Amino acid sequence: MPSKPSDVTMDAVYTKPGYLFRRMQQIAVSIFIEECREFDLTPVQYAALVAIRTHTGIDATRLSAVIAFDRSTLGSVIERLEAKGYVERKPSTDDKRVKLLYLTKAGAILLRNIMPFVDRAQARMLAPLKPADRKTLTALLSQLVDLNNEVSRVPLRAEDALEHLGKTG
Amino acid sequence: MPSKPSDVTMDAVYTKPGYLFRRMQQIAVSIFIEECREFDLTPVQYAALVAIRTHTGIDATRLSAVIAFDRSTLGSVIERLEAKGYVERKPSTDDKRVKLLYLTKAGAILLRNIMPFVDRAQARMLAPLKPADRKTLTALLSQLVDLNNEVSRVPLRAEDALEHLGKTG
DNA sequence: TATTGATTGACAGTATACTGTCAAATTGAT
DNA sequence: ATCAATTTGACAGTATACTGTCAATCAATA
Repeated sequence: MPSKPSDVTMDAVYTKPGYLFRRMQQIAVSIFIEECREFDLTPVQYAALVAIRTHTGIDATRLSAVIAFDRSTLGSVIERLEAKGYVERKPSTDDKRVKLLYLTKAGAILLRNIMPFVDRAQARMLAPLKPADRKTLTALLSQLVDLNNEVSRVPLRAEDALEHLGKTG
Repeated sequence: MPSKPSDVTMDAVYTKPGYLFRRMQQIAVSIFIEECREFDLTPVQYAALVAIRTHTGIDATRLSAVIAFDRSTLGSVIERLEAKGYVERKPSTDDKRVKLLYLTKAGAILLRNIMPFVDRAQARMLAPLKPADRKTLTALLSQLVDLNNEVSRVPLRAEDALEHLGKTG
């Protein structure tokens, strides 16, 4: 085996965090879909449902801040959840531009039922690591995501969600 | 501040690895695009270019295995790289189904020029962490991606790329 | 009150990322 | 040599994810 000049290896990709993040995201989604197959729900749809349950009567813009999810895409996600009967969109009386989001009974039931499957999926993602390493990785990732929050187009603004509580639907 | 029942928090999302992976991928892409703005190249396009340089004359299927990238999507990625003049697709004489991939001169130059910007992007992703933590995170992620390799639809098969060397273009 | 500026949801456009299908071509077994 | 199974690239369809634009609406202010 001849030795290779640096030009001929893939190190410029494989060892880099960007590649590892993309790969891990790919794997995480794959595991989620597999474990939750019978529910036909994507990770993002799941996150949206949890957020709508947590913040009943939230509007789409605030929801996008709460799950750090692009507003342009969120519309179609909500559409799909509405089509499946898990979410209702009601116009606000306060602000005619706004449509407020509510979980339907079916949505609430689905969320309760899917929880254990989601938990199993989350566990599987980290399963290959030793328990101590799982904690370390999760802690470091949490830090990193938090410290890099402002970088992405849609920074997480968890506190935004509380505002809607002061207003009438 | 009243205490909340577990139903009313977002813990079912925020603290979970799946959410952290998605968020981190989002941030990583954002940083990459920003740092490499003047080159108009996406992370995946970059990875494809590096792989084609590393494995001159590789075909699309093997390329997808080398960067763990879905074959269905790879077609359009290559199309865009071809349109930009960074890649050439030549039919194989051995196998009439196959189209072999080559970096153009412009592609090689681009790759050389973009390298420092990619490095800066990669560094920025981990910058908020202490140096020791960066190493720890990268090491754990590498392990996890490797150990979960088979889970995703397109497992990384770095060794696949070597096969084309034994054949004539 | 009239106007300016900001917000909201919708949309068009591009780029991943996956599932599944298909025809053409190749390979392997008989 | 022929037929079956596989491989390859292409495509259709769905679902994120981003940039940018737009009209309707609302809020702030002159």
